[in-house]
Amino acid sequence: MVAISEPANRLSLPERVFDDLFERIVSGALQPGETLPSERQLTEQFGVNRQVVREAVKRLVHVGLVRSGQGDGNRVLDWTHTGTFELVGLLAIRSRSGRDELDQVLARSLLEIRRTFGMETARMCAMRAEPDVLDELAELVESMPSAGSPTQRHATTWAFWTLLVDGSGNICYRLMLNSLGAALPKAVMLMSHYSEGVPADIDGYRTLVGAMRSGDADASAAAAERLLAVEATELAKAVGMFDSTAPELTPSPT
Amino acid sequence: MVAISEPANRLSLPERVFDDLFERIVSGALQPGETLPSERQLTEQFGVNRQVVREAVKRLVHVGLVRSGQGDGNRVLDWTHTGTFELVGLLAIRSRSGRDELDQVLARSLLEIRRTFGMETARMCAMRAEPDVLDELAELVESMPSAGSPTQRHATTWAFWTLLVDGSGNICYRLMLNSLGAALPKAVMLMSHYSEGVPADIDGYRTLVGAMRSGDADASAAAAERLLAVEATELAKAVGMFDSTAPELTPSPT
DNA sequence: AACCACAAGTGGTCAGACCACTTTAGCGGG
DNA sequence: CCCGCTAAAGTGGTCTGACCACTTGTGGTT
Repeated sequence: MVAISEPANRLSLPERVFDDLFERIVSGALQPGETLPSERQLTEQFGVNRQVVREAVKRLVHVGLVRSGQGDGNRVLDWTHTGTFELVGLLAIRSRSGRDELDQVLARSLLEIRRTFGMETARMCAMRAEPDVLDELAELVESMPSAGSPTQRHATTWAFWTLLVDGSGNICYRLMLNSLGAALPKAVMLMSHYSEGVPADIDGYRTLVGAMRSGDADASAAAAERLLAVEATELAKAVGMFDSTAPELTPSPT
Repeated sequence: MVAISEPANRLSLPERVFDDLFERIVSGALQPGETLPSERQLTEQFGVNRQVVREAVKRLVHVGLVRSGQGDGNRVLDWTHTGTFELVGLLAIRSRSGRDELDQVLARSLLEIRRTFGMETARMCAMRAEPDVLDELAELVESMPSAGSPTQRHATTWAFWTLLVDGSGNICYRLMLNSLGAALPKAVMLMSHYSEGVPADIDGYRTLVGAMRSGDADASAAAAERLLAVEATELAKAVGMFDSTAPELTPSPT
């Protein structure tokens, strides 16, 4: 019995098994407390080797969806309580019924994080960044107009924020960014045609760099916020996130 | 040849192999671009089965320290560029030369993140949290005085912040917290005797809950900041983080 | 009724083999 | 001599089947 689709997927076998089990869990088909089918059973269900199954299950364990105990089985956990940050990328863009979809709640959370995150890194960057980093940032901004495709433009802005985060001197932020970046390729493909007509706010970026260069932390944070707020609302509009039930975040205490 | 210490470790074989390779990489013994010893060689070096080695290597891949290519070997990456957020916990407390040590740079970054995210989650919690969540938070605060051991006290404050983050309605923050919590047991053991004489700032927690209950976002954020700033400086003093070379964060724009 | 020993089922580890792919060394023709 | 192709070696990826360590539940014994 071969439960895994055969078409020439680029995914490795463990990845396919992982994706399947992952979907079963986050969709609720497998409830917290339940045990996964035994590894031997999964071996049959998927038509793969046990080592492959084990690798997939181990991954589930590492992202906090499953806890495995010798003698006992592999028990499903409530990922709300135990899931790791890696899940953000995995949950934000899931392939439900064969089609990649953007999870609205996750996307909203992400935009919020992006806002505070951007403000704070800009603030720290203003205080700590080396001059040459700021020069590089300025160069990146000036190269934005020449970006042709949406993909290219996205790559440039991503490089900008990556560099800015580096300049902030806080390694934790960088690792966060890396984790999110892992899910980026899918996100870009999903959003690229949305942001088709949305030009980058180059002036916004310019003022941000200027504020950081002058070492003004508060101004930098404010500039970053303005920038991200604009992008966020435009993105939200483009994707169609009108149904936010929770109250909006106040613009800023400034 | 058995390169792994034999004493009755509770760690599984893959975990031990992972720890060893992890240390080799982050210590710089294995430089980015280099290839790990082949899996067959590692099998011999560690005196374990290849499946065990593969599991350890796969973990390295998933946390962004290694990239494996079929035909090519397992190449070490620059984790600064590719490392995931899981690394925060792994890097913050490493066992260098057999003894667990707190990485000062990481700890400092963590305290910074804790400040901004604490503020922001408090702000959001003030706007979104259900009344019963706030009730629970209040109860937790009132239970703080009865906490005996430092471990117990830590558990209570952790529960408090976990609940607060839940109340903020942003799942990403919760997942971040979960990821950090994974490294907590070691951190608690390491810090418990430091925080022996540091009583919890119960009044600070009370005012925070009060601010959130009244729905005042800015006041909540300010209360959270005061709380975290105090704890941070005390913790930093206790651990001996005097050598921060980078400039301090400004207290607040308020 | 309480207790203990055993059997069944689970994850953890082991051994050795073959497959798919990349790299490289060597051979052959230009 | 150089270029291009080919074959060999080495790598990670997958497979098979077995045994070990542990938990759980069942059965019988006291």
